[in-house]
Amino acid sequence: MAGSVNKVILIGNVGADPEIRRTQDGRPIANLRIATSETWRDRNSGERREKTEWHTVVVFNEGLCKVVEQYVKKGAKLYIEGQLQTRKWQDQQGQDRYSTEVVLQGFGSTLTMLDGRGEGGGASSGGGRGSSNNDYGDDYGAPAPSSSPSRGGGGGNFSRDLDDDIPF
Amino acid sequence: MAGSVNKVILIGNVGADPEIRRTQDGRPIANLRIATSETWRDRNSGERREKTEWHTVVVFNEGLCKVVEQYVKKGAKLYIEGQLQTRKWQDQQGQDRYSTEVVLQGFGSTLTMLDGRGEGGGASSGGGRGSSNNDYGDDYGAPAPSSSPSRGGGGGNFSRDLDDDIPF
Amino acid sequence: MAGSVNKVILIGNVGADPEIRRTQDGRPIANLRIATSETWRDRNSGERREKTEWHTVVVFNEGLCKVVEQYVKKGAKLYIEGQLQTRKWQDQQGQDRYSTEVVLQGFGSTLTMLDGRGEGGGASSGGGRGSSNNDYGDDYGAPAPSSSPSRGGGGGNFSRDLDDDIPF
Amino acid sequence: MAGSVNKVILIGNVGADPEIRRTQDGRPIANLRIATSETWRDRNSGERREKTEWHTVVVFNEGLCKVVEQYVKKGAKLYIEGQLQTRKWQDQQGQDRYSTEVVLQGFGSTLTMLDGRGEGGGASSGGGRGSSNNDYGDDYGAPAPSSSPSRGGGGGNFSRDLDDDIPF
DNA sequence: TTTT
DNA sequence: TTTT
Repeated sequence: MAGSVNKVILIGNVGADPEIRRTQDGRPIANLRIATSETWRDRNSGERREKTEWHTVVVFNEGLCKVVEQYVKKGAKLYIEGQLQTRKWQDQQGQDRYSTEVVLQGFGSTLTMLDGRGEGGGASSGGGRGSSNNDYGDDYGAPAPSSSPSRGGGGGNFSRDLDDDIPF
Repeated sequence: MAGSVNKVILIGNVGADPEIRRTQDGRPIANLRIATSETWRDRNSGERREKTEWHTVVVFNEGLCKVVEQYVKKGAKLYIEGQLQTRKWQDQQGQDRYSTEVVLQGFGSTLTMLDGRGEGGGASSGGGRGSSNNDYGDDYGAPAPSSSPSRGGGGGNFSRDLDDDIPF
Repeated sequence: MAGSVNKVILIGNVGADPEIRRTQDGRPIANLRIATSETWRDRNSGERREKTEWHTVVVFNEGLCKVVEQYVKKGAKLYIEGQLQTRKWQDQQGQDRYSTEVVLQGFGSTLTMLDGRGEGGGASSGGGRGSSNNDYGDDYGAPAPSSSPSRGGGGGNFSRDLDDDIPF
Repeated sequence: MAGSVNKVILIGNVGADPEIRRTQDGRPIANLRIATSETWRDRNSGERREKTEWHTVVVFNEGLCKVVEQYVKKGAKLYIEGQLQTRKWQDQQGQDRYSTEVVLQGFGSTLTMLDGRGEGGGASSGGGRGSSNNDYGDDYGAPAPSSSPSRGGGGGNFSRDLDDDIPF
């Protein structure tokens, strides 16, 4: 279906140190639990109330997984941009069950640390090596030129070069 | 600054057929004008009112430019995801002027056609070849199911080369 | 927790005519199923492939429910902005089950029709009466120009009453 | 135009203490300068590079202005959700000039503090009194019930009450 | 300059 | 169960 968008944006805190698993062929997958919450004052009692929502975030991306592994700890505040995905599985009784997760996998998925812990700063799944919308990974060799778009693991440049002289 | 986000999401109609320019080294740049509008009923008179906002969108990405060139015409309804950028220029009197544009260049930038015209359907700046948030590039493997996540390798160029001098 | 964000943005098609239920005290709740999908060309076979994701959207808002009731039909293309919520329930075996839904309830929730069917055009949960991000409620004054900002007064109910017991 | 969206999401730091002006009839308007930036490592030199983008944010909303006035200081990290607006003005030579700003005014506009300074936590422009997606203002009396949607300055409840018994 |  |  052309013309569809599936985007989740979360800012919240990580509930526990992330789990990093590996697939059989060695690729990492990180699982995070992120809490968002809303607070308000009760209309009648005047008491402060809060509701917390927990989100399961699954990171299928080597670069982002590295950032998660190195920098994301319990309590970290993150900005997450991913997609909603519901997967079907079977419980021990053989019944169909569904789990909905926020998946960071494709283009446009991003994970940024908002509390300054770690040096990673941010990362997106664009390059497979922790390149970021905001902060290219330290192991980021070079943005891919337009003319060589698909080097394995290539990243990209995200903004015009300030030092270029670009009259327009 | 780690931990920053600069994102613009627009759904609107294209005001005129796009202009496609080329840099000296041949890379395309597309310019679009997109209208968004709000309507409301006047509180006093009860009349229906409307306010239209016009946005300048600049596409620095070969893949997205191809989509624009082939499919985007005056009147098309688009979903756009880009970044805010303000550039400084000088008018004929030599005075500093500033123009703010929605730039589709970096990671996470997307352009999707919402009215079914053209076959392009959608595209994002991830792959430099019209690959899409919704339409993976030709050399891009399948999206990973939850149980077999995508290889990290798929990168791509996202835009202009940081090191180039690009007069246009 | 101050400083959290929980936002889902979807553009997709409605899979079936919406169901509208009512709470005991008469407030409507609309349920929608919305499909988003991604297409790509298989890296090896070159075949076009597609993956569709289905989302359950729950509208707790009188104004938005009216729009849904009047205008949203099977096949409609919608822009949805809401929140992720997971609720716990018990199956017939008494086991805990969880369902994650995109809830349109609070501030910032929006539903806009993208295919021009119906006159409703758009709506947000801001005003409780089908007012919109793009379409101010009837008792809502004009959007303020930059030089004459809007009165602060315009509020509204955004959803279900916190203090109510709402079985449904 | 039905079906349009105009949304800007920024996470960045405030460049200077905000300016709060007042209209002739006493309503506040806050002006903020917010920096977002991207960093990357230069492909050739390997040097770390950074590009900062400055955004002008204008808050037309009493509740949000109060939050800005009380809590937002130079250096604060904010999450902002607003709209792009370009306004026309004339310079001293009588020439037309245009300025594009991120305006927080209508439903869906939000401002949330991300660095924990201040108690305000967050605020959105929904209620005119600093109600928030995440953190209702302290002077927030009560969420508006669905049955009285438009009390002056009324806000809303943003989530289901945790303590309600809501089987569904 | 779009669209409804 | 949608859509292209």
